[in-house]
Amino acid sequence: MNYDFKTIEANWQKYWAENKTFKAENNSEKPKYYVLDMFPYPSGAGLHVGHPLGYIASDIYARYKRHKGFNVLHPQGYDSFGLPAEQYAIQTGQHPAITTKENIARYREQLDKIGFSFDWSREVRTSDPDYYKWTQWIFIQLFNSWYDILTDKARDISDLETIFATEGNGNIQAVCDEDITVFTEVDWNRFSSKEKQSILLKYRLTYLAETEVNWCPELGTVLANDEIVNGVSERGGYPVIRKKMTQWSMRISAYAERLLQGLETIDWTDSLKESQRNWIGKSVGASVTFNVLPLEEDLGGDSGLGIEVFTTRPDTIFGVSFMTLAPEHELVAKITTSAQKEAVDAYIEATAKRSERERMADVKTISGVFTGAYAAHPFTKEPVPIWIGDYVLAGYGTGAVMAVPCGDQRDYDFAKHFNIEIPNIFEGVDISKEAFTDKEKTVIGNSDFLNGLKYKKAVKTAIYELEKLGQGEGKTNYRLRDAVFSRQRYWGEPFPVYYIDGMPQMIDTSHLPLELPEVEKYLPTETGEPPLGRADDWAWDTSKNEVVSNDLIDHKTVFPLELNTMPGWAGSSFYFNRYMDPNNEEVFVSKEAVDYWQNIDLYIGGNEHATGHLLYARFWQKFLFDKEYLPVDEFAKKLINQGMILGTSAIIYRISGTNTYVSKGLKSKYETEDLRVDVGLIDSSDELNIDALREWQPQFEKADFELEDGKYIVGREVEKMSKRWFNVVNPDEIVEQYGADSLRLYEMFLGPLEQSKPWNTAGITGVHSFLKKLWKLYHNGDVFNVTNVEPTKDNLKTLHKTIKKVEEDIENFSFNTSVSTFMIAVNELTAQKCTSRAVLEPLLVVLSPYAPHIAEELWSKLGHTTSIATMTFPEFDASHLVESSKNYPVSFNGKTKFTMELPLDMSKEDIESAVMAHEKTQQQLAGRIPKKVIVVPGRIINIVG
RNA sequence: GCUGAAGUGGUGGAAUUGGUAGACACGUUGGACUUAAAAUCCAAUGUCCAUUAGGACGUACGGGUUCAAGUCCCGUCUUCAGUACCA
Repeated sequence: MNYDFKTIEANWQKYWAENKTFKAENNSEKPKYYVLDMFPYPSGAGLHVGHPLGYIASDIYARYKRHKGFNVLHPQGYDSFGLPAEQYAIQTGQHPAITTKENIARYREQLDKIGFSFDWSREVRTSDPDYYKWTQWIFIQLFNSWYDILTDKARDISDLETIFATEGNGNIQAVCDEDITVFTEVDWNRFSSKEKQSILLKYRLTYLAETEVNWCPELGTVLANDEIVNGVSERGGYPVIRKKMTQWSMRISAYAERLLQGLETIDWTDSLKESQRNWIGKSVGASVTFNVLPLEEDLGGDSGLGIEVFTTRPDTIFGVSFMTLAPEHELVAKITTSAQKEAVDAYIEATAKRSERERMADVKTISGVFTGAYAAHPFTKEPVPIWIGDYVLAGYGTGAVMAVPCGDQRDYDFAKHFNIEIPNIFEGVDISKEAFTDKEKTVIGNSDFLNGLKYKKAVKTAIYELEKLGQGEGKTNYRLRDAVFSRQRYWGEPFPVYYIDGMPQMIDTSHLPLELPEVEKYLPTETGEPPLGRADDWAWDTSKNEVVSNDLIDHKTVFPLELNTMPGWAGSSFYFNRYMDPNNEEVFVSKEAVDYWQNIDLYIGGNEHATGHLLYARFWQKFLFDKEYLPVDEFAKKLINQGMILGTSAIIYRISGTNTYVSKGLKSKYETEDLRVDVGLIDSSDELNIDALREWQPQFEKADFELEDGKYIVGREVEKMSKRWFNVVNPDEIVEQYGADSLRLYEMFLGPLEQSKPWNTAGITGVHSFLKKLWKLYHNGDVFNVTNVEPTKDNLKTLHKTIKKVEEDIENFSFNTSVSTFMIAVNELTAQKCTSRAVLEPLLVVLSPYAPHIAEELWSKLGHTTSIATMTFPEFDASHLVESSKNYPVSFNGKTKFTMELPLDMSKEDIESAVMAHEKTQQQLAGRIPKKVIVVPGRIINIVG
């Protein structure tokens, strides 16, 4: 009987599903272990062989942990809100919910064929109202919270109202909008309801504000910073411009420091942590206020205006010879002199015209204009000229810098370009060529009270003196911006928000979910409103607490609902908690469930989410921790980024202007264009099947081909798997031809998990024939052939070598080398003619995480009636590997000449005399007397002659 | 520029963390079986010299430490990924 993987795999997949083999219980005597994959967006294209890579790795680990006695939670679901379904809806009119449902069905079918041990009873879908009810619920919690700097956590907004009513906001230290004015409790109690709401909104963790956003006209929506790559949209590559809009934002900046500190406590890769650190962008320094001198002549007085700058080098304050403001800075208009006004306005206009992208691309051109105004140096009181320049970014720090040309290269270049003086405030340093930026070697000079001080001491002293003057203080600045949370799209979570008199009101949580309304078209309205503006029934009746027709809005209890929807990352920022308790209707996760499961022990996914999903999810986790819904403030203890599996595209070469295609080796003779063709048309030796190509696309039907050696050889290019390159390999085809176990083993065998690597279907025959060999070893013709004979020493050595290696490999996530270990084991056992049950049983348990179907099949043939998945991983017994002797290399003058076998327990002296007496040693020495014999115990023998 | 990762046969990749480099697999070549193909099995396969025995060289490049270096140290080059007028 041959290895009939199709029947075997279908049977066992059915068995697992029917017996709920992998259903996890929320209570168990066993220790818990939570293994999670980043859930997929179910796209219309289905899975390609790259997608399951991480799932297979996590599945192996989950199955292994079950063998090791853990209660394993290994769920799966779908991140099912998203742009592609909406764009498909715009084109075809088909409701995105239908598209999404179909795509999910297709994904599920593909996933099921690979034999994953997911607990599907816990599946979640972010577009399911029962799920997004909780997304909306968390949004409301954020709305009802503010960030208290003193206790360093989120608190109820009602606490804040109490404080305002009893003492005003003078003593509050909160993360809030910068334009907050101070008021007393008397003021507060006098404010109208609308004024109060407007003030509270500036403190809330999610707030409505007019912000400059990244507007993508092609997509008709705003984008978050992490959705923009190189100045164009991540999806589609469309241009992005800056635009002011009223939007919901998330006050993630409140958590900047904790998000940074938390990285120390989690086992994520260094590169990923580094990405997050860069994104948070902490820099420590000082804020300094420069008082603007009155316009025009009289330099003695004070204009009443102050320019606040942020600097990481307050120690260099005596080196300031000018200041630079971003062209967008709000003070520019106020301080510019009439003489300079024309030049300044022209400059501002010119910079505004340049897109963000142009500005980024062009970093070498130095440009700027003098405003005509001066500010007083805080210590010397000398006038400092104020310039504007586009090398200063409005979005970072205060949008203004104190320029120290001797200590900063950009300031230096600017000063050189405009002939501004460059005072030197460093001891023993030449600054005639470039700025001096080495903090460690800094010794300050020419700087009054800072003279002779080194960097650290000088920074402290400068800040101390600034504070004394009341013109500055130590300050930490973060690059992390609040995240814009509104999207002008249909296929996303609706905000549970309606508006009374322009002020946002939350729908009571008992009336969630607020479900998406039906619309005729999924495009923005003619007046530029988001697609929800097309809904007829999109108003909230506060007396009935339900959605009603827009026509009723004039009634006293009916108000318009929010038209925006939430961004893609909303639903994915807490789904890992929802899996713990997916059907709970009272709360997004019960206390009991989350106290038991805590957080993810192992999270596997791509690193494209480094500064998106993985940062936002940490933010929500910390917020929900503050509100005491969760017991831990990091959601994933360990994270692994699996590499991408790349496609190998096939390229044919068309002679320009003709319909003739020339084989790769001959293309240099012609002017050619590259065309990608379906990889299915190519055989393993890169030869093109011309007949199949003619049928593939009509343009090739009448094409001519210039062959080499009678063959058409294609070019190869390794690139991302994508439909448009025709290089997609479908896992279904692989499973059909070789089986799921072969696919699983091969995906692991391709190389280290974290590395990107190209797919090459030809290589799968190696692992496939391993499975066939394994099958053959225990079958004699049609008869299952296992004996009860005692295993030999060699059998046990092979077995225990395998147990040890595979166990180590899984713990270290080097799944690729385990596959080799299995192959070696089967080859050895075949050579040993070992059919012993005592060897096969433990071997199958070791193999089962990798190739579960064949393991189950052989396991049941051994007479077992329970699944192998419940078996305990075999104990490694080192005694089977101990050898009594070992081959030692013997070297002469450092060069290895031969090896000799010696017992392991021999003493140094005995080894020495045995080596000296050895025949080959005698030959090598040929009568000479060696100077020295070096014996490193257990290692090597070196004879120095 | 900065940060992170990495350079090993024709290819993917191993190497017990300083101890016989190239495991395992693909590919290639030769052979067996077959009318033939597929499948399967066997053998060879880092480079060079040698009929053989055997020898020399060899982990991007140049140095160094060590009895011993793919692995550690110094310098150089290259590739990939992320990020950037961040004050």
